[in-house]
Amino acid sequence: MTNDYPVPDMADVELVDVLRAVADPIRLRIVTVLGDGEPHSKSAPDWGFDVQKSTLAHHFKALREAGITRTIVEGRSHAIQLRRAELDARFPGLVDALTHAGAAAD
Amino acid sequence: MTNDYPVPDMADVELVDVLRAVADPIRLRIVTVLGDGEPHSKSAPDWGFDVQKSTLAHHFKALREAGITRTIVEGRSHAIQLRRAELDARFPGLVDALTHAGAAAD
DNA sequence: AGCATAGTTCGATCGTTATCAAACTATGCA
DNA sequence: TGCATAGTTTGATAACGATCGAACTATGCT
Repeated sequence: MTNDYPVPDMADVELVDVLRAVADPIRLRIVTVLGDGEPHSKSAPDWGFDVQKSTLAHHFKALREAGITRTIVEGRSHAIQLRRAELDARFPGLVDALTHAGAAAD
Repeated sequence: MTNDYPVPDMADVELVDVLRAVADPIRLRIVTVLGDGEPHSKSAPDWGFDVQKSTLAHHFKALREAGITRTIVEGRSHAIQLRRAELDARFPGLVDALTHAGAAAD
C-alpha cells in the first residue's frame, strides 16, 4: 500500500536528466528547500508558488522520475524527500552546488 | 574587430539559467570538454557531434549567453573557453560537479 | 580584386513541456 | 454509507527550443 510512485534505479540516472529536471525555476526552488534532507509535504499552499496544484503535481512527478526525489505516502498526505545519499554518491558535489552549499551530508 | 560576442555580467547570471544551458546532451559534453580550462576551437568536425554546424553554433551561443563561456576570436577561427574562475566564485562546486560526473558513466 | 574558409544568423519545422481546468483516485471521518 | 480532503491524471493549449538548410558576414590567401 505504501510506496507506489516508483523511482528509477540511481545507477540508471543520467546527469543530463537530473539537470533538465532542476533547470526550471519552480523545481529548483523545490530542490533547494529539500536540501535539508527532510520530507516536506506536497501541500500546494505550503509551497506558495503561483501555480495550480495540478502543475505542482507535474513538477513533483518530474523530480521523482528524474531520480531526484522519493515520495512518502502517509494516509491522505504525501511528502517528498531528496534522495540525498544516493545522489551524493552518484553525482558528488552536485546537490551541494544546487542548494547553495549548505553542509549536511548524509 | 576582436571580441564582439558579449557575455553577461556574472553577477547577473542566475543558477537556473546556467542549469538550463547545461541540461542538453551536446552542451553538457561541450562543458565537460571545456573543463580543462583551455580554449577549444569551435570547429564542428573537431567536436564530432552528429549535428550541422549551424546547430553547433546555436549551442555555443546558448552557453555564452547563459554566462558559461566566452568566445575568443583569432582571425577566421573562433575558440570557446569556460569562464571558470568567475563560475567557481559565483556557483561554488558547480563546474566540478558537472565535469567530474562523466567519468563514471562511460 | 576574387575566392575559399570559418563561423553566424535566419526562417521553417517539429517535438517537448509548462500550464490550466476538469475529472478522477484514494484515504479519513462522521 | 456518504462526504470531504489530498493529491494525481488527463486533455487541451501555447510557448519554447533543437534541428536543418540556406543565406550571410568576416577574415585570410593568392
